[in-house]
Amino acid sequence: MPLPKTEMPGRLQSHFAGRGIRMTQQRRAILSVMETATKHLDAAQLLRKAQKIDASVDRSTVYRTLRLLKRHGLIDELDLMHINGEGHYYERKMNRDHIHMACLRCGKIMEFVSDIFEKLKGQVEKDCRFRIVVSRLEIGGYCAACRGAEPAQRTA
Amino acid sequence: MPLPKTEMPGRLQSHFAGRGIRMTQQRRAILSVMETATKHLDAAQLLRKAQKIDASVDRSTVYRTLRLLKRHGLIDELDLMHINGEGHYYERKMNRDHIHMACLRCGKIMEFVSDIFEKLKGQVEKDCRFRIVVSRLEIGGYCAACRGAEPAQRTA
DNA sequence: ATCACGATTGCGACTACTTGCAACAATAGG
DNA sequence: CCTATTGTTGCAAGTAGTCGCAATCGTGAT
Repeated sequence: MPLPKTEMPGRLQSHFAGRGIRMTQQRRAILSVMETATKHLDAAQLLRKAQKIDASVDRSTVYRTLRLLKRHGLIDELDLMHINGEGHYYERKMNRDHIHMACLRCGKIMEFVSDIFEKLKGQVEKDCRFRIVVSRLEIGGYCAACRGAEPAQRTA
Repeated sequence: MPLPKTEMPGRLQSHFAGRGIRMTQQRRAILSVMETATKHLDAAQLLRKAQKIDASVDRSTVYRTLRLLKRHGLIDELDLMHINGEGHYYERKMNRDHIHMACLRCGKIMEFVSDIFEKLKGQVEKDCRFRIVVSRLEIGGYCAACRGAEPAQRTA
């Protein structure tokens, strides 16, 4: 027996109810891709995967939905220090925020969770009376394996 | 008596000597704009100002120079949480890194300096054996004046 | 089940940024 | 000062992301 299409809300989908945010075919497709993704996706990949579920999904709907999710603090947007061009990557927000580190030489991406980061956010909320919805800390530099060799990258 | 054009190096310009990085007309123009800027500039503004000094400066040279400066840790790139579209802003790296906070409702940008941030970077360098060149912490949320009113922004 | 309202969509045109390439120019060496 | 080397540039075409608008579709009330 096929499930009605409002089933399987997932965290992202259930967040929308009761805020005047409508659940459309297209959003359902996009959200379910986000919810099942296991790695950082860029907008083009997300579009392709969503179109496999609902072929009518348009590029601009993907971008609009991403903006919506960002503003509600449900996903994080990363640019990984623009190591591979200008694109952005997206990931579902997990319980614990993590820092992203990108090696400027080998391109490796590392993640790191830190209590000090949580403490820092607490300080901002308190000292600046600022209510944090999204935060992102990205670091570029040289990983343990690439230190010493340093530049080695094209200069232009 | 007019100064020879290699004069007035500024911090940015002097950094380049002896690393195989050439000091061209165009770079001189771009760097001097960066060095004298007093606020966050976007790439288009930087291009316009640089062209007033050297009309031959091309858009792509501006972007290439910005990438170069980023990779050497001499400037910071901000997107201010993409509050005003997709553009990026640039600022000369100062002694002390600062956090940028963007209000999702009124668009105000605030800056904040924190010892805890310095401590966090120290932790990353030590625990991850990662040599930091650039780091950027941007926070989106609601400023003191806009808390309570919260969403109020277009949902789409 | 139907309706009305307004949120959401696809489209096409637009802005932001990047890249490959042939021409050019900054530097080191003679 | 001249030359060779090689980093750098402008151009034009490409990719990433945005926006205004008319048409469409969810949703809550009937």
